[in-house]
Amino acid sequence: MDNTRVARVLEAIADLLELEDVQWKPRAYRAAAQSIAFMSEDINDVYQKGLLEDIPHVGSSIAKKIAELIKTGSLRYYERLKKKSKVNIEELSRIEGLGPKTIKHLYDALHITNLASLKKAAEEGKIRNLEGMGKKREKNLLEAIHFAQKTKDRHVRGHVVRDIDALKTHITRNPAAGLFLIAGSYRRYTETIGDIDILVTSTQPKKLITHINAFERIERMLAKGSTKTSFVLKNGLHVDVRVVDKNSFGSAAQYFTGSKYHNIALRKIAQKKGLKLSEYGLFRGEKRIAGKNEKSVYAGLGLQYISPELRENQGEIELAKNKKIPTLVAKVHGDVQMHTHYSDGANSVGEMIHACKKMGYAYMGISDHAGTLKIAGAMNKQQIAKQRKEIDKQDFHVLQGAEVDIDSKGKLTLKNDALKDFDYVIASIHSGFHQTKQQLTTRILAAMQNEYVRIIAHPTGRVIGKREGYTLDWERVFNTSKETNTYLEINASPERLDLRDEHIHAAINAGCKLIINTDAHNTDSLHCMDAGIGMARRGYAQDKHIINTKSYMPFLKLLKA
DNA sequence: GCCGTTTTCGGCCCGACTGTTTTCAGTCG
Ligand SMILES: Nc1nc2c(ncn2[C@H]2C[C@H](O)[C@@H](COP(=O)(O)OP(=O)(O)OP(=O)(O)O)O2)c(=O)[nH]1
Ligand SMILES: [Mg+2]
Ligand SMILES: [Mg+2]
Ligand SMILES: [Zn+2]
Repeated sequence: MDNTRVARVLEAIADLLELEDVQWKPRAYRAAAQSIAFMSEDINDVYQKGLLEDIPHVGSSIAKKIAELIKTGSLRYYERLKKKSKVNIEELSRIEGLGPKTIKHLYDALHITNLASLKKAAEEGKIRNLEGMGKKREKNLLEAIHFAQKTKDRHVRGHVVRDIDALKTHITRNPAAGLFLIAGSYRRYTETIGDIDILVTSTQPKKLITHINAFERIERMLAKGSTKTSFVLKNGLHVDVRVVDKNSFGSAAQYFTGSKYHNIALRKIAQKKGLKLSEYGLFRGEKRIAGKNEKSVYAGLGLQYISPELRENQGEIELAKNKKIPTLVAKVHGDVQMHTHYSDGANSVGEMIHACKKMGYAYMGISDHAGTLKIAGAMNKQQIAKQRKEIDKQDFHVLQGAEVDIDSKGKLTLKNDALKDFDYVIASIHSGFHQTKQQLTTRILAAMQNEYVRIIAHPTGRVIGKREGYTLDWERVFNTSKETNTYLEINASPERLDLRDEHIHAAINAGCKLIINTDAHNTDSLHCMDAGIGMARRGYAQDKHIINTKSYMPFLKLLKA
């Protein structure tokens, strides 16, 4: 019973109660579910320690239910509710514009319980006759059912860069467009995003929105008004655009960046101070006392500024009250995991060096695959020597590293007498993901014990949306990392982002130092460093925790330590 | 159902857009 499963049950209870028209309880269950889904502690540990009621929005009643769920694997209260209702709420509420009230109405009037029966009723024209419904409503439902089947729910953050560029170019081309900001979860650097949220300022919002809605990649409109417009692009990506006056830019940015629960928490603070916070500003009565920029909004609430990456209502507001938010890592001076023609990279050594110089780095490291034939294009002895010569004649701090596979027994696939010729060795797991936590941990520890291994790449092996990362015995991993001065990597490539935020947070709390690398297989991918830094910031990492924030000599000293 | 140095009872974020209404409920961000 992990956090996700507990949260799902609480969410499902909220859905069922909502359908029964129960007041307020659904909100309570949802808030508790939210806390549990996002907290970094394991719910089982919290239960063992008897601290369930310390979780925000978990009181005695919900705590009892969680305890039962953990102890017995099921929950009688939930089963009872489920038995009473025949409606597949999860399926139906995925339909755009279909919420609890309508679902209940449809069930009461037409016994609609799932997508199939909804579709049938709509096609037979039965829905238009219901009270409060009409022809348009029925048509919209049919359309929403049609599109629900083909739209993806979330996108890997790094995969929408081109769409964002195109949207920005289109929107800012219009003279009515002022300040432009990508807000929402994208700005918070979450690994996946549900949609793209864009904030633009304008003195002529209607004119600007007309222009925005003429974007050629739009497939269909979802809503349009005088302050916002929403649509779906031909590739299935949802876009929400909000237009406000520039005097509200800060408060609108705060609102539209979220997260939702962070917003609600801030608005409660405002209430307590006798103020009101909305996207239009922070108000005392009719008077706007902040809103032009985000800093003024936080200051007006008596809070230290909170970076977007931390705005998840996971303790950051409490820290900000006490001015305890640290200065987060913002920039690195080098990148030492990347691949070239020597293994499976798409660019030459020279091209990668040129690109790293353009990134503004002071140093870099090339880490082509070496040591095993299992990974495509691993270098042999001659190639390693040839690459060394090529690297050594450069007028730039270029290190020669290697990425070496850890085999299923924990042995490196290259011998020490070959490893010793590299400036540093990166070890990583590319197979045997299904071993036990113990076995996987042992493999990682064994690699860290090797004197030439300086970095463990993508430590959990996850591939976002495709493969869950494996779990490790983190305490032992962190301890060995410290003992051997082996750095755990924050791999910045879009599908990995591994270590992820909660592991980063745990690692730095344990006293580990980390390194952010892109694992670029071409020059373009070097730019995903930004996302790696974003993930590090989500994990509260500061400069002192990230070794490649150092200039060359101190970095080298740490790498060789 | 949860929560609280102005409350242990009575609140629970605040606003835009849509479709169906002749004044607003539902859904969404
Ligand atoms: N105050 C308030 N703000 C909300 C609410 N729902 C959404 N927002 C704000 C905060 C969100 O970050 C922002 C954009 O909404 P989205 O639904 O796109 O969520 P977000 O981008 O955070 O996550 P996503 O990856 O899109 O699922 O709008 C709400 O119920 N109340
Ligand atoms: Mg969003
Ligand atoms: Mg959105
Ligand atoms: Zn590779």
